[in-house]
Amino acid sequence: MARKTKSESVQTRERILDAAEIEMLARGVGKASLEQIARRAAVTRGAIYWHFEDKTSLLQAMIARTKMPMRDLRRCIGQHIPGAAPRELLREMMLHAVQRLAGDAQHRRVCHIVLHRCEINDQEVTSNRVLEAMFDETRTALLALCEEIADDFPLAQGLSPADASDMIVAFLAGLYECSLRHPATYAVENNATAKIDALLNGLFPAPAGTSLSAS
Amino acid sequence: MARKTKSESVQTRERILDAAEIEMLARGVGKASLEQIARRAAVTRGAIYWHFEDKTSLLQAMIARTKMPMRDLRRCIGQHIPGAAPRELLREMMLHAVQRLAGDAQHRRVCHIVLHRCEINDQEVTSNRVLEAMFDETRTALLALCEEIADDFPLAQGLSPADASDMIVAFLAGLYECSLRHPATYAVENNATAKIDALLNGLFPAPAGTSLSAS
DNA sequence: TGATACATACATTCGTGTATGTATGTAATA
DNA sequence: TATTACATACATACACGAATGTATGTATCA
Repeated sequence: MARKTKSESVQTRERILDAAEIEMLARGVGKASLEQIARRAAVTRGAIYWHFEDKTSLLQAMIARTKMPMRDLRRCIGQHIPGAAPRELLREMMLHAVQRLAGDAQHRRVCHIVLHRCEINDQEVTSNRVLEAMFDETRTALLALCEEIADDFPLAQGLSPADASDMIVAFLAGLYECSLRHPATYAVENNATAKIDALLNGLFPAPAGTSLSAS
Repeated sequence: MARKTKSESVQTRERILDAAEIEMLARGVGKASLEQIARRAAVTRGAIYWHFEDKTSLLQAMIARTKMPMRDLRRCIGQHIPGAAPRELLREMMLHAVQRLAGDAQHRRVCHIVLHRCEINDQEVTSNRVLEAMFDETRTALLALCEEIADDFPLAQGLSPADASDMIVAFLAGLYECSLRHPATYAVENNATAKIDALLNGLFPAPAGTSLSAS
């Protein structure tokens, strides 16, 4: 009805973003109308157009509110376990990604929207840029790690460090796919450490008799 | 402008489906208008509404035209290599999936549309059903194979056959993700056999000194 | 000659964007 | 301290295009 105080308007903005998450998740970005988002946030479209330029920038803001997977993960983990060997670092990163995917509901929602509720127009877009950047960052970070690991451990026969990091990228991408698309039947966090260790042992096979998974 | 012969009308139908593939891939299912699809197929919307009920059934027909990944793969491979050990069968299936993903352009287009150019409305839908069925079939087939393999080979420490098949599902799903989303930088077929062997060796580690990858 | 394989034309819906109205918070002024 | 003036935070109303679905026309095949 009228002018609100600053903190109230911030709350309104947040409510709009929350509502956008829910509506876009349920109906898809394209079919979720601003009217429905507004109604869920208990405002009118006027409020949305006050806080955001259009639907695209609303989506952008929604994405920006959550940290995307693997972003800054290496630095975080590195600070958390200073001096850790690269193989341990990689293991921790993967474990961390799985845990966040399993536990953080908002992260799940936003990733689900960006990955599966958003028709991408090759040239256009927001979420496409986000995905590209995410993919590239993840890949270069993992490649660097794999190269470091390869200094200490032999790679599986016929694999280059790039191959190894590509496999890890695919595995993680697949975990997101399966866990988000089929949450009822596919539980990522099930036995996560054993799975990750199995993959890493396949990529960097331990010399006979050595056990790395129990480190 | 007028009545065509039966075979001509079949050709028209195919042209419409081809056009739909291209337009939906480029703009997304939602933003690809029937007008644009018609124009690309050199017909009018009237022709589309003659052959299909609406856009949804057009999409359905498009999907039905192509074989989806992993479908019937076990039977095919089984016939191809009769009496093959389950581990070899699994290897062949994965290899086959990668090759099709790398080589079959129409398969790539349709999968790309279903996976990434289609906003899914949880209840609704066509492509969602297709995906669910695909996922379930793939999972049960792979689980059965992994259980058979586990009779012959020890599983990695702490892994159940279900864990192993879940990892394979995730890996394959991730390959589709990466290869379709980032075709310019991510080449699935690169070193495919070495990658698959590395994963399988991680899941079913060979006793020390044994080399399975060279079988 | 009737059914087929479309083209054409029209009505209707839906969502967006924008322009405008309006009541309140807030800072400056006196 | 009360008042003024302006910016803020929305709500309301309208204009517009785009896409869908349907009804109807029409030429040709069988």
